[in-house]
Amino acid sequence: MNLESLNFYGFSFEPELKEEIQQVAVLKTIDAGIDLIKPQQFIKSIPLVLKGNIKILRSNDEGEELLLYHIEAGETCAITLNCCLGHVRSEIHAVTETTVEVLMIPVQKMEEWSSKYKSWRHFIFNSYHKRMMELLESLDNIAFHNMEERLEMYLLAKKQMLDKAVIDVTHKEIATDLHTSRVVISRLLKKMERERLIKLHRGSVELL
DNA sequence: TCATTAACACGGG
DNA sequence: CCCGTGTTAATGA
Repeated sequence: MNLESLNFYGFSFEPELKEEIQQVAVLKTIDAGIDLIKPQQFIKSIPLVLKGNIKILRSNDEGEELLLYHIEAGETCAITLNCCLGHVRSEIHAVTETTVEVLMIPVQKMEEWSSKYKSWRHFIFNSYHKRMMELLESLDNIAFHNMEERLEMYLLAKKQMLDKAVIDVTHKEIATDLHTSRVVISRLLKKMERERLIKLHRGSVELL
């Protein structure tokens, strides 16, 4: 693992910190569509994302889900820290959306670095802030927009994130992310296709 | 009115 | 055959 990849974060980590990261972090490459964190699981290490992105869903005990936000390159999920330090089971579900490269950092190290390094504190606070903003955005979506608008925003966000117009996703997967039924998604997508906003393919949606 | 659930048909891999 | 998709009918909020 080279230190250069850490500059990716845009935070000038102290040389000593970089050294420590290099010592304890485990570099992993993971395929798209893999569960990183399952609901009810105990977490002992947290990923720093170097490449690709991860989606974070909220799950209830019935296994119903709702997309909360995404973790992109250069970010981490600081909110998960709480759950880890408190030895509480995970209330969230993390799934890789693309192939990702991550550095897995043990939770104790993250805590240790928070008191040791100023740059790390900044990084963690910044991550908290980002997650909080995205959470508010997602709350706004649910409160103030109907399903059709939410679907449009969902697709646009995916297009931006993946940087391509053809999005590989099934109606069922969208329905899970937006916490609705597939019937509704199929109907809305069909309507959007008639309106020439999108083109439907099996297992993918093309934005026009 | 719009979402959900169940059910069914069709087609591709 | 299984899965993704499109559609309908019944029911409920």
